[in-house]
This record gives sequence, C-alpha cells and structure tokens, in this order.
Amino acid sequence: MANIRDVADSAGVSVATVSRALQQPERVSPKTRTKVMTAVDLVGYKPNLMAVKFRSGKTHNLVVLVPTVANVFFARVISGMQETAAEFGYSILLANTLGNPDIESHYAKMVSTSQADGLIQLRALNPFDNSMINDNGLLPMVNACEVIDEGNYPTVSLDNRAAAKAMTEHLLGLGHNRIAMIKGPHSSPLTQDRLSGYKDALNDANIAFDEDLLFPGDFTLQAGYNAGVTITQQVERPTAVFCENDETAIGAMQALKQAGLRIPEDISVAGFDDIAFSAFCDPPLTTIAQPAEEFGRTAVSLLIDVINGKIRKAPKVIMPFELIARGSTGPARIV
Amino acid sequence: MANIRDVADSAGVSVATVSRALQQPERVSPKTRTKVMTAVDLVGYKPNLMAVKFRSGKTHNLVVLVPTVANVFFARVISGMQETAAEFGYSILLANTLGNPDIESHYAKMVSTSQADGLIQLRALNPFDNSMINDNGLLPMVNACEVIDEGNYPTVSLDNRAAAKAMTEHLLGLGHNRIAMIKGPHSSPLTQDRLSGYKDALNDANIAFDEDLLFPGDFTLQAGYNAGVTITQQVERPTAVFCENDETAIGAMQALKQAGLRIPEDISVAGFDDIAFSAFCDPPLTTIAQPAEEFGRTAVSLLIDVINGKIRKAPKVIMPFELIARGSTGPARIV
DNA sequence: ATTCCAAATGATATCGGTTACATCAATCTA
DNA sequence: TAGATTGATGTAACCGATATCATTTGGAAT
Repeated sequence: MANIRDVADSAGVSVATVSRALQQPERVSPKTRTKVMTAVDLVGYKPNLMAVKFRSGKTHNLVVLVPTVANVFFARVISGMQETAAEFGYSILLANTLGNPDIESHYAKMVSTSQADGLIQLRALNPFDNSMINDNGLLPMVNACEVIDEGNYPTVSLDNRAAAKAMTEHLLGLGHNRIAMIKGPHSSPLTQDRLSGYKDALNDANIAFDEDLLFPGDFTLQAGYNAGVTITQQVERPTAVFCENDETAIGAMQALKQAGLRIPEDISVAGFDDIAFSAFCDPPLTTIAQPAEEFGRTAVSLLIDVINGKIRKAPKVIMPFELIARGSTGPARIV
Repeated sequence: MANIRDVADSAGVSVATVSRALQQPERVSPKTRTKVMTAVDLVGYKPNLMAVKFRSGKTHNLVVLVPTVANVFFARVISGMQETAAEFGYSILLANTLGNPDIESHYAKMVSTSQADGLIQLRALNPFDNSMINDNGLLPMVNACEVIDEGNYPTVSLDNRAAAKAMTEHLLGLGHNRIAMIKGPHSSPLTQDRLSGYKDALNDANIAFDEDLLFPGDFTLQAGYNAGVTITQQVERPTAVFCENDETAIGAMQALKQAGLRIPEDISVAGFDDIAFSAFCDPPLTTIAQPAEEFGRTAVSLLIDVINGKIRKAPKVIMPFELIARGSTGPARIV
C-alpha cells in the first residue's frame, strides 16, 4: 500500500508538500500541484485515514446503537440520521445490539476509546456502566426515540403520553368504553408513558380504569397474537383494543380474525408507529404516525453540537405526532 | 483524556512497562503489575484504539453494505454476522446504503483508506468504481445474498432458481396452470434467477410460458398491491400468484382481498423469504425460507479467511432453502 | 565475594499523516 | 543594489500506542 512518502519520492518533493497539495491546493504552485497529482495516480496513493484520524483526534464517526435494525420504524430514523451526518461530513456506524448489554457496551466503548466522536442510543436504558463516562463527565451522547429524562444529555422524543391519550379519545369518541390495551415490555418507558396517556383519557371521560383490560406484550407479532387469543376468550369482551405498537396490533388482528371476529364491526384495533405494513394489512390499521426521519436528523444535529461544545444545557426535544385513522377502528357495536 | 504516558508517570514506570502490564501481564512482576493497574484506575486510562489500530495496521472492523436495514431478512443476516464477528474479535460497521452509489462508495472507501479490513456487500451490483481495488488487486470482499458470479471474491447465495422452481412445482401440484409472477426489480439477479426457476418448472410440466402473466414489481408492499390490482382486472385471471418476495405477496393479497377474492379458494398466493410478518398475515403466507443467520455467519467467516490470506480460489457457497406451505396456497378451483 | 544468567525494565524507533517552524528564492521597494 | 516582503518548499516534531533492543536488577551457583 503506497503511502505519502512514496508519493513524495515519486514526485520529487517533500511529504509536507504532498500533504499541502492535497489539503490546501492553493498553497502550492500549480506546477508542483500537477506533479503531485500525477504521482498520486502513478503510485495509487490512498491516504490512510486511520492515521489522519489518529493524528487529528477527530474521527468524524458517530456510533448509533439500535436495539434491532429489523424494526421498520428505526430503519426510517437511521435514514434521517445518515442524511444529516453526510451533510456535516460524519459517518454513521450502526450497531445492531439486540438489546444485549455486552454488544451495547462493546460499541459504546468506541467513543471512550477514541474510535468515534459520539453516540446515539435509541433505547432508554443506560447500560453503559461507565463506558460513556470519563473524568470530564459524560462523553458526547444523545438519546432518541425511547428516552429517559434523567441525565444531562439531549433527548429527542415523542410525547407518547399525549399520543396515547389522543388515540384513546379517538376510540372513546367512536363509542367504545371497554378498551383493552396490549402493552409493551415493562422495562420500556414507552410502555409506561402510553399507558399513562390511556389512563388520562379514561379519567377525563369518567370511565373507571380496569386492570383486567391490560394485556402483556413485548412489541412482537407473536406477543400480539397471544394477547389477541386471550382477548377472544374473555367473557366480557372489550369492543376495542389499543396496541402499544403496530406489530402487536397486526399479531392481535390475526388472532381476532381467526376467532371469527370482524374488524372493526365486532372489535376495533389501533396501533402505534405507522410502519409500512400497517397500510397494507386487512383492514388497514389505525395508528399514530411519528416523524421518524426527523427524529434521526434532529438527533444527529444535536450530537454534532455536543461534540463541538456548542451546547450548555441539554435540550429535551419533543417531536409532533399524527393520528392516522384507517379501517381497523369503527363505531362501537350497540350491545 | 489520559494516555499511556500519564499512567507511566503515575505508576513511576516506563510506557513500555505499562504496555506490557496490560498486554502480557505475565511479563511484568506482580508488584509492578498492581502498581500499573492502580495507576490505570487512578488516572482513568482508556487506551486510544485509534492509535493501536493505526500502529498495527489491523482495524478489526468489517464494513457491511446493506441496501436497506429495514428489510427484515437482512436484519437476520446481520445478526448472524455479528455473532461470528464477535467470536473472532471483529466489529461490524453497518452501512445503510439505500442503494445509493454515493453512500456505497463512501463506506466502501473505508477499506481502501485503512479504516476497515474488509467488506461484505449484500447486493450484487458492483458499484465501487475502483474503491475496492488497489495495486495488489481486489481488497478483501465477500458478496452475500444477492450475488453475481463474476469476480474473484467469495459469494454466499441461495440457489434461487431451484427454490423458485420448487415453489412453482408446489403450485402446479395443486392443479394451477395459470400462475402469475410478480417480479422484483430488473437490476436484481434474484429477479432473473427466480424467473428462470419459474420457467424451468413450467417447461418440465409442458406448460407454455405466457409473457402476459408476468407483472413488474420492486420488492415493496406498494408494488405488490399495484400488481394485485392489475391482476384482479385481468379478463382471464390467473389462479395463483407467485411473488418474488414476501412484501410483494402481502401487498398483492391486500389488493386481491379488497377485490372480493378469497385466498386460497379463489386464488393462491406464494412469497419468498419467510419474513416474520408472513406467518401473521391473513391467510398465513406460503413462502421459501432461507437460513438468514447462516448467510451472515458464513459471509463473515469467509471474509476473515480472505483477510488472513487463507483463501486462494474464491469459494462460491450455496445455502439450502425450505418451502414453507401455509394457508395462502390451496388447490386450484375447477373452472 | 565474584561470576553468570534470566527476568524485569527502560530507551527509542516506528506506524502515516499534519503542521509549526525554518529555509530559500523571487519579487518589490527605496 | 541592498533590504524587506512574500510565496514556495523542506525539516522535523508530534499524535499514542507497540515492539525491538539495550540495560539493569536480583538471585543462584561457585
């Protein structure tokens, strides 16, 4: 592999001149510039960016911890991130953590070991024991999508509570008063916030909260399906099911339909996230849309600000949501 | 940020001793070892891996170009990759390229610029102008999933032709003789191979290939839906639809059902890939399962062999497939 | 006590760039 | 023409580790 010295020898100039010819062409004479360029082509020189980044101390790499890249919502967030990162000359290094603390920690260490300038985590739990901390305090980090409020780093999140409240009110407005909820994993703040929003709406409507209408889930199709089966076996069946994400809703719909229930005539189903499949299921799913790409763009932009020391107090950005009413929700059947 | 010199000063030893104490503890006396360890904790030392990797010339990073991480099949492939990479002490750096040649090229250059030791690409087109080539020839690279045969680098692929033939025979066996096919993008070799398999089966069954039964697609839900709508408008409607991937099939089913057709009674639908949603759609989708994780494991393992110079002639690995028959395919209706 | 050997440790070159500083030549001013 | 100024280029220190080679230390053997 040819290095800058080979170029210098081939061009008959010093390495400093080669470096200048490549970095600040205006600082060398046109004659040497072409000499250097010819030599570069001749020896097939590709700068060793590992050396450059080591020397400068700036990697222009950003690590992004994604619980699972298979999540279609996260995929959109990532696209937004890449857009903004490219704009500022940064590379996104994606880590598919599968929620595994070892993998999270492994990639998080890329920041403390100078292999990346900062990190974005898409889930709330802070699993980094001390991998994101040094003597000066926290290393550059942003928490997006699934966030916790504690910690002096920027966050980008949805007002999940307000969104869940809006969806519950949508169902209440259709005349439903026994609304089941299939939850996400306990550990997720999303679960808590969406549950709170659900309770808020019931409370405003003077409907007593019924613990028996809560079903466990974990954001997967299978969990939604299982909860759906349980619901069909209820003696006093709910007339609507609000699922904490779309995968859960799609799994639940499958179970409900298999039990002979018609959606939305017999039972309404609502989701959360508006993934691509939701518009193409039967019936199309009523859900909450989030500005996924904008989440990514904002997170990267904030992280770069942190890296450049432009942020004093960590901002907590709240993104807007939109309720998308489709065919899976309809008026409650008069019993 | 504390460096190895700070540790040396704090411990009252030389940098060489610190390095040894950390890398080959048996080569320093127990006394100095503890002295060094205490100093490490005291000054909060984290080795600068950028320096290490620069010095050693080995990054232990592998770049993976993924057309879109949103693809659930790719997500499984990636999991397999991370498993094997971790086992060998390598990190996977994921690049979500969106099929954009600029992004592909940007990340591919990480290899030629010494930021990564090798690259895996999950799509066939070789867009790297010369970013994967140096004077010694090709840089370490493996092509998986969607492959082209040319080129002296290892490939890992499915026998798409055989799999498509098997699925077509499954439909023929159910009595279908007008089988439509919704294709993938022209540019993809998968499209061609699967189409060939389809033709092979028709040929073996002495059924004339009918160009009019071919519908364009691009592996998205929307394209499947559009093709489905077109199919419902056919005068002489096919009795089965073989889609080149599951997203397409799910989109098509939606259109068919909206037109009042029953699946599989009125029309059978088959997919390809066996993504998670396929088991939870209505009816569950008959499809071809691929050993996704194993694709990833094999690709990484081959790449590491290439990096270590253990491979002379590039192997072309073929992975096995499995036909999963579910509710979306059934006997052809006797007309 | 002297000699010898092995273990432990230190001094320093090195990886491939960038950049501050030094040098030199060419042009300009008086 | 001497001196000052500017532009172009070279020299070498530097980033933070690792590894080679040289040196010192400690203990055993005589």
